[in-house]
Amino acid sequence: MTTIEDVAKAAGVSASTVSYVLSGKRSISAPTRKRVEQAIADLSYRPHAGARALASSRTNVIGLMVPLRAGVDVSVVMQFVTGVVTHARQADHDVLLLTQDDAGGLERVAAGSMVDAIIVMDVEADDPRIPILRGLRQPTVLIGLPRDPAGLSCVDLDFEAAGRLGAAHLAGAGHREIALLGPPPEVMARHTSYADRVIRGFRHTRAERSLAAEVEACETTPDGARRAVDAVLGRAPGTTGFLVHNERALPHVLGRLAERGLRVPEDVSVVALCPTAVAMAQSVPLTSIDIPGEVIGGVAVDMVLSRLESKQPAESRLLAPVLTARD
Amino acid sequence: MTTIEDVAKAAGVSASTVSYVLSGKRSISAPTRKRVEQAIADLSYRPHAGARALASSRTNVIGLMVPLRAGVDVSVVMQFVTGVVTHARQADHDVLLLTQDDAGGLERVAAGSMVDAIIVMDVEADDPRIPILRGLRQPTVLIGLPRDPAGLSCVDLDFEAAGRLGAAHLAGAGHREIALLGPPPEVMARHTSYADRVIRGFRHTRAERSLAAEVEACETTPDGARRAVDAVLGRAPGTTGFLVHNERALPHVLGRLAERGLRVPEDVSVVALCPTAVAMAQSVPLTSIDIPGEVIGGVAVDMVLSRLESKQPAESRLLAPVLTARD
DNA sequence: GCCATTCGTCGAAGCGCTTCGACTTTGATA
DNA sequence: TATCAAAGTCGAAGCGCTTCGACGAATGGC
Repeated sequence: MTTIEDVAKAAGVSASTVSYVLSGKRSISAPTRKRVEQAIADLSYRPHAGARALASSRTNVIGLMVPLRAGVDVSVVMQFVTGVVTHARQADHDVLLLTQDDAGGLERVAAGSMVDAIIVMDVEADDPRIPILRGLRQPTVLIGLPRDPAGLSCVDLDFEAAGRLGAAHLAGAGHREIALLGPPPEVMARHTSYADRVIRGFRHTRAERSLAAEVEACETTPDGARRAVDAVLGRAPGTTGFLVHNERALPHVLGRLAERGLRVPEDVSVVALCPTAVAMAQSVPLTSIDIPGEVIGGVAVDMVLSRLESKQPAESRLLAPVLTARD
Repeated sequence: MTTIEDVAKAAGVSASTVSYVLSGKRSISAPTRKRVEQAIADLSYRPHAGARALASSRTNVIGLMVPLRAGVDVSVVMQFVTGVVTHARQADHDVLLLTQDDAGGLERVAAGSMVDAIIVMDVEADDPRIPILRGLRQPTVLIGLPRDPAGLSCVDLDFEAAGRLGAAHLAGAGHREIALLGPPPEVMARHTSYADRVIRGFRHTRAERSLAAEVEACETTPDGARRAVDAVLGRAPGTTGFLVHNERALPHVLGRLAERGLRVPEDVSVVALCPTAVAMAQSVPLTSIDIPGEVIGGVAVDMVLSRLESKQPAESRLLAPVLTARD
């Protein structure tokens, strides 16, 4: 292993000088810097991450807690992850992967100084991890919005606005009876923050515009989608507008509607709340409200790093939803 | 931050004794051990990962390079990741996430001693990362099979056998004209290891049983699936058996077949090569050859860690494919 | 009853890096 | 020309942990 000492020797300077060349924290004359950089290149030197972390109390690693669990749409998750990783790399950080069911992982990596900061996805309204996060010395950003975000930074799509937007779009297109097909029952039961918020927004617009509007959970299987569609049309046969917040059930919902002789967009309108790519890949390109996973992931990184730099107070950011008409 | 010294003081022993309690590398009397453990609990002490890495040259972190790129089935990827992470945690290791397009990442985390070992997914036949991997001092496991695996450990489903198995199953069901619908063109063009191997196996059985058999890449969009199905049936109208190795195109392939008036399983047979859950979630539960992502990910961890422990030589493991009949 | 082991513990060295004075040199200012 | 500040570099002190060698005490064999 080549060490900073080897580099120093090769460049004819002291180790601290090499360190300052690397960090730029003190000015170094041009010729010296050149020699050091040359030596670094020649020896293909890489600072030892552990030694660096020990001496500087900075690891340049961000912990990311990802839901690898039932009912979560993997492609949405992947988008978030992609956004986080690419942004983190741009800021010269790496990403340590934690899983949702490894609750102790937060404490472990934080107290063990493995990470400088933590990003948590898929937050529930009263998430049990929140007290833990409050106790850590590392800054934290939640993707999602807990009931009480005090002291914690949060970022997410404004799902409540998305619920309103979806309902309003359907109402604006003349539909008086509409329905929200949501995530699978287990996600709803957890009170996953985004699920609840969409419903709230949807109901808000229902009241405001005095629409008839059903809300139904929806499993991701063909059968589950069938049941959900049938349930809604059983209770409210006149339903002609659907807001579907369930990426994986989407094709099956469309399939069931077709089976029942309902054509999209002639007989019923469907608005999808999902990544644009998913809406485009359906049998009919659907009008959709995008879930911009990569963007949100990137923002989360920016927020958490800026909090690291400058001890800024926690803040919440909700991204405005954007609806793109397609059918 | 509480340090090992604090613990030592609280327990009335020296720091080294605490270290030995933690690592078990020397025998410690029961009473002393109890006192130390009590002190650790009281102070909720966590060893500093960086310090530990520096002193022991072990990070207890595994690097995992994941494809976050076009054409890869996210749910399959997620399964691998889940397998790797859960297995790693069981062995008291964490996982650092690297992305495919961050080729320098391998060198960076390895030379910087951020990881003890590396697992690489989605390997191509002549993967440009392979020379890099050979140069690292950390053990490596590839998920996938490069053309020349010498010196590198590999693990994967035996996709060649899966190609044979799929073709043989269709032939056994009486189909004389069959087709393989593969991954998207960009994946085929990369010569991603699994894509090539399925084709090889498929062609092998075609020759062996003198079947008529088409091979066609398939995009994951509805349109792409339509084109692929039409292309096959254009060239070989008598085709009655399909092996589909493309999870995301699967629903659209079925859709297109239905559009053309071909019923599954009455008129044509479809065998899917994908995770079981995906095959079950189609409009008709499909006969399938499972891609056991979690298992493979777990095996990869076992292999890489056992190589860490005991400097064993590299080995390759191919898991036998299992076909489950459904329609 | 003596020597050789084994057991349990400690002290100290060192892992590779950052960072804080402090020192020397140079250039500008009065 | 004398004085001071700034620029550039170095040495040394840690950061918190592991691990090696050493040492006293307890154990066993003869």
